[in-house]
Amino acid sequence: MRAETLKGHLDGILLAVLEPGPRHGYAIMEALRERSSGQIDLPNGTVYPALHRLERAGLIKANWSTAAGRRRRVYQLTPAGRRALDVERSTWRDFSAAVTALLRPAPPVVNPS
Amino acid sequence: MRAETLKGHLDGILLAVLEPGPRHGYAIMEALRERSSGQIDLPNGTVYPALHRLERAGLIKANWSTAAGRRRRVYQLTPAGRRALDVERSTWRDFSAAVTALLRPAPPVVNPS
DNA sequence: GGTCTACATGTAGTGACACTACCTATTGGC
DNA sequence: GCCAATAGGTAGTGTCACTACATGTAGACC
Repeated sequence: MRAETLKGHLDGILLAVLEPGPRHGYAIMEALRERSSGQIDLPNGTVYPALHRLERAGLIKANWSTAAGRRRRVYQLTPAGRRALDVERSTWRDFSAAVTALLRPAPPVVNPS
Repeated sequence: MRAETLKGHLDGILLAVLEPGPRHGYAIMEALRERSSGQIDLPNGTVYPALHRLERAGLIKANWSTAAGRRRRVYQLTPAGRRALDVERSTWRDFSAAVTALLRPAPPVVNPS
C-alpha cells in the first residue's frame, strides 16, 4: 500500500495510532504495519515529516527521551489533536461511504445522454 | 467534500461513472453529484484536467459531438480503462478496510512503549 | 576487529495532483 | 440586455508523499 493512496488521510491514521498512548516515530511505523496487517508500511521519509507537520499544527507534542542508548522523540496527542481525530473519523466515514457508493457497479444506462 | 480528500481516487470514480455508458464532462460532474448525494461536487478545473489525463493514459477515449448547439466531448471507457477500474475497485477495498481498521478506536495501552 | 542488521531520526529535492481563478461560447428565461 | 445554466478549457499554485541520502547506536555473527 503506497502512502500516496493515503494522501490526505495520513494525518488521521497517525493521530489514531497515538490515541491509545504516546509513541515514538519508529514505534508508530511499526504500529501502523501491525494494525493494518502489513498493508500500510510507510517509509520514514513519509512519517517523520508528517509528524513534524502535526507538531507544528499543534495536534501532537513531542518529548525527547533516551532508552537503551537510543534517543527517541516521543509523541502524544494534544487536546486539539483529539478533536482533529474526531473530525478525521467523521470525514472518513462520509468520504468512504461516498466513494464506495460511486465505485459500486451501476446498471447500464439504456438511454445514454 | 473536497476533491483533495479524494487524492488518488479521483481516477477510479471517474472511470466508475463512465462504466454504465459514455458521458460528456459536464454530465460526469452531474452524475458524481447525484450518485454521491451531493457530497462529491467537483469544480471543472478538477474534472477536465483529470479526464485529459485519463485520455492520455489510454483509459478513456473521447469523441466530439454537438447537441442543441453545444459542443460536447463524449468520453467512454477503453478496455484498458475497464481493467484499470477493476484494479481501482480492489485497491479501494483494501485501502478502505485498512484505514477503517486503523481509525477504529483501540483500547488504551497499559504499558506504553 | 570488522561487518551487518535493526533501531532511531532526520533533510533535500522531486513529482503528482487537485486547487483557485480565470477565459470562451451558446441557449433560454426574465 | 442581462443573467444563469450548459459546455469546454488553461495557467499557476500549494500540498503532500515520495526517493534518496545522511547520521548514529546496539547487538549479533564471523
